Amino acid sequence: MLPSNKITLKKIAHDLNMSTSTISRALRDNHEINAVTKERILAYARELNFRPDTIARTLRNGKSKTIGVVLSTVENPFYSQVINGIESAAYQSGYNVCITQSHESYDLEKMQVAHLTRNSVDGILMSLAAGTTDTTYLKRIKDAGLPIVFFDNIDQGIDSHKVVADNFKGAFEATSQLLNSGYKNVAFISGPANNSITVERMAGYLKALTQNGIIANEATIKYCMHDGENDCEIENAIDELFLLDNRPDAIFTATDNVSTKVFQSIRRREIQIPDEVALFGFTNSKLAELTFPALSAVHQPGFEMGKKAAEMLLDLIKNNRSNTEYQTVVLPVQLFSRASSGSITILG
Amino acid sequence: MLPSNKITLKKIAHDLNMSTSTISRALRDNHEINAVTKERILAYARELNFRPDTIARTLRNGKSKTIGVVLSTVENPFYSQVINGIESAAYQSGYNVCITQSHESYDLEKMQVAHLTRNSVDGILMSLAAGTTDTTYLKRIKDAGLPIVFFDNIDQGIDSHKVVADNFKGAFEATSQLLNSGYKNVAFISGPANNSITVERMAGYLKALTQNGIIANEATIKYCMHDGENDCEIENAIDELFLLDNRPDAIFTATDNVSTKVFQSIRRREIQIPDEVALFGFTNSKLAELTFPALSAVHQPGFEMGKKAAEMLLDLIKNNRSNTEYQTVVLPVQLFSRASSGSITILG
DNA sequence: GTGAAAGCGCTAACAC
DNA sequence: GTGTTAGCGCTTTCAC
Repeated sequence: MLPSNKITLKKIAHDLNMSTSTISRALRDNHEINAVTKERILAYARELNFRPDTIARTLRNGKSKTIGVVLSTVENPFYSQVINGIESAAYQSGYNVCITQSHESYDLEKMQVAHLTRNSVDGILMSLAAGTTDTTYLKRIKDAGLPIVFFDNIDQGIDSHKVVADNFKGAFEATSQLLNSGYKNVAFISGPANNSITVERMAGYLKALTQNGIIANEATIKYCMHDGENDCEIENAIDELFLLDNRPDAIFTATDNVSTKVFQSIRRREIQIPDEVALFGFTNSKLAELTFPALSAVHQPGFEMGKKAAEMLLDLIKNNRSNTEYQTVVLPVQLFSRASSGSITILG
Repeated sequence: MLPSNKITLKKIAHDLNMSTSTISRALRDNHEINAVTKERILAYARELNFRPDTIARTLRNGKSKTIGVVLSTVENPFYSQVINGIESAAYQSGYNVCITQSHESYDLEKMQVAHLTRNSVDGILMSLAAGTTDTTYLKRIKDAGLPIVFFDNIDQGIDSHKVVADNFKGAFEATSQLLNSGYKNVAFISGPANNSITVERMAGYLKALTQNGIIANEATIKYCMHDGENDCEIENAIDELFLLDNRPDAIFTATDNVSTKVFQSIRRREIQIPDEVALFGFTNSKLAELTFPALSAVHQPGFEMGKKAAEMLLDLIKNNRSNTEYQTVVLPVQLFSRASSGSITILG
């Protein structure tokens, strides 16, 4: 017997007086092997609790059975729900998941993608960082043959599978509800101007205004280039809105992070919600219904988005499709109208 | 020139008419190499945008420069903060981070650890799943030479570095505040009975009772074996508490998940907080101050815990210490006394 | 049905 | 200072 500190095919082969290729065949359910031999090998491998080395296998096969995920931050409850969806689909297919964060930074995002590719992931799921405008580096990687599926904050320039929420409808309905409740001057605070998410939600917002015979006012539209993570983005936006002659009586906040931050800030300023200003946002936080006042929000199907995106990626990986018709899946959102937008709170 | 679809040392060596070892040396800043040759190689490598294959390097070196993390779920804000701390320390040392979730299940946890070891991580950071009681499998892995640092929910049985919050003090102070506010009958709801976290927080709770001349009542102590994630754990616990002859007038909830869930349930039942029952919990959610009523809570230093644990792990990895004196670091917690425990809410 | 041998991309003795 | 060689653990021709 060879020393037992590291169990390898070689050791098993030596102990059993066979060749490594036979052992390899037995363990991978290869058909060209004697049933008795196979049983003997499997029994011994089980006894030693042998687990084939993934790294060696990856190097040899060129496939790691791992998919990489790049998103802004797991601290955002929406994304942590997405992760659970991704895992559920991946594990079912015997794939591993490696989660990385871009913290809304282009440089970090690029670094994470580089890490993932160098670690031979079989495909990448990603939601772009707020700070990302140039995606040529992704296009290059995709063209080199690595499947990429985009979700949430997607890139319009790259042709690939995409999964998004119905951002337009969510924003349209939320804004419409504010207007229907009697608010006249609905402001808009969102993430970066160029993001797909912002663009779509903005369109929904504008449509609702138009449909109510309101002409959009540039001054009541605010963007946060760092999705509200930068020092004074939120504070400045609110300050500016409240200094307007025609001060807004409602705000539609278009991202999860911006929604919580704006809510926090307004509460800190001891401005009455919804009497002085009504709020309707986007959030997946389970605490939204427990805040004071309960926060009206558009809820995105996080789990489903992750699951669907992972399924599409796995399909690309397994079937090695290069010239597929790529599709964009749009998932429905749910509206929760609560006290912060002037509605009556109904818990549960 | 060799075909350019895959850039390897071999290709560079061929193109430059050198040996792969020379290329390897140049790229790894080896000293035994001619400065001019080195520059030529680096220039060409840069031109091709060459990135050495991590998998091959890992197989060869036996080190992946990656640390694995196992925790219950990133959906818990405390853990997502821990992750950010881990990343900050790891990136600084040029290490990658691979995050996995156990969802409080022993089997999943074991599977994740197996995945990580087979993928040759250089060390593991872990907080035990609620469902884990037998840690012999971890002991085996650690004894085989893989460094493991425990954080948050730790294992008393394995000798290794550990990082925890001051659970005893947090629980003691929280319970004391409830008692000082005039509540007479403070109940306790926590995660699984055997968890290190529960044990310590329970001890703090009991100490506070004793110090106030109160004898603990078994009937007002509830455990949730799945940390509140299982169907009716929370509902049953609350039902039982409220059916007692001597109904509690306050509840100390001892984990992040249990705290939010209990709060949610009490609000749904339309029981007045704190008038009918006061609440004091453990949570890292940033929305705690915005709930109604604002939720009194013990806040753990998530970022610091992750950072410290990662630093200790990296120290074990880099210095290859096998016979170190292992230490347990206890980090201070912060108390936020708010309206749910009968205090006045102060925002900000 | 089984074994021998080559090689995935890289590093590290060891020669020269 | 540079090249040759072996080998990390695995899979896969290709013989037999």
